[in-house]
Amino acid sequence: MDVRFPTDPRAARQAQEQLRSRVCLSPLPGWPELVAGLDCAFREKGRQIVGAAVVMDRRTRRTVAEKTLWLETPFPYVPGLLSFREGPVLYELVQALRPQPELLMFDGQGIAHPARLGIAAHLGVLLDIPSVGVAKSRLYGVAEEPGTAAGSWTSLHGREGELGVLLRTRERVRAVYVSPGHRCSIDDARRLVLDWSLGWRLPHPLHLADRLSRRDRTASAGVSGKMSQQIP
DNA sequence: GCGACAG
DNA sequence: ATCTTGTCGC
Ligand SMILES: [Mg+2]
Repeated sequence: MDVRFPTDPRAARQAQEQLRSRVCLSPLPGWPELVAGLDCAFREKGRQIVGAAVVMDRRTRRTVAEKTLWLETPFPYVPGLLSFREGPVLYELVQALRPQPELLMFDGQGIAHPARLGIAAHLGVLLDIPSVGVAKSRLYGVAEEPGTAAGSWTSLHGREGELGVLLRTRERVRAVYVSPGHRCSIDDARRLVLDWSLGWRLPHPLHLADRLSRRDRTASAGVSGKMSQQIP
């Protein structure tokens, strides 16, 4: 399939308007057995980007696949257009993943976005895989501060309605912004993230993808386009 | 016009 | 995101 990511802000915003109608918030088809965490890191003053994917099994809680991919950074960081910067490398990465995950977790917003198309919603639609966005800070929408207990949450909403939740994944950590990406409801997104929150502020697959991307940034003498994979 | 502003 | 050591608090 010929998926194109615009290289300029103008075209990017037009693409968002074109894609937003394809986002679906139906409940998850089933509780996902294989969940992937996706994140990125940079080097060379941001000129190169590395995407990292960690696939985990819900039953064993073990990592079943890891993969990284380097590319030339295609887009600058512009609030609201993050998916055009980190999306291209993560899109390629997910397509090359084996086994294919049943759900994708992104380090960023899902529909809690001015165009309802944060990176989780955008990539979820392009790949047609259920997805969830988990952001460490707010981009769009408002929410009250949740209680201090792990699992406490409050509703995140915009003028158009409910967008997600502000969730306290653990005690004594700052709450995270959870919103569905594609083919997932707000309730399922919250339950999914909490179910994978054990030990860290971010759900395990995302925590590991974050570590993997930064590790590769230093360790790899990676040439752009190089892909690596290990199966622990 | 003035702030806000995922990573 | 990245630049970067020690330091404050438990
Ligand atoms: Mg990140």
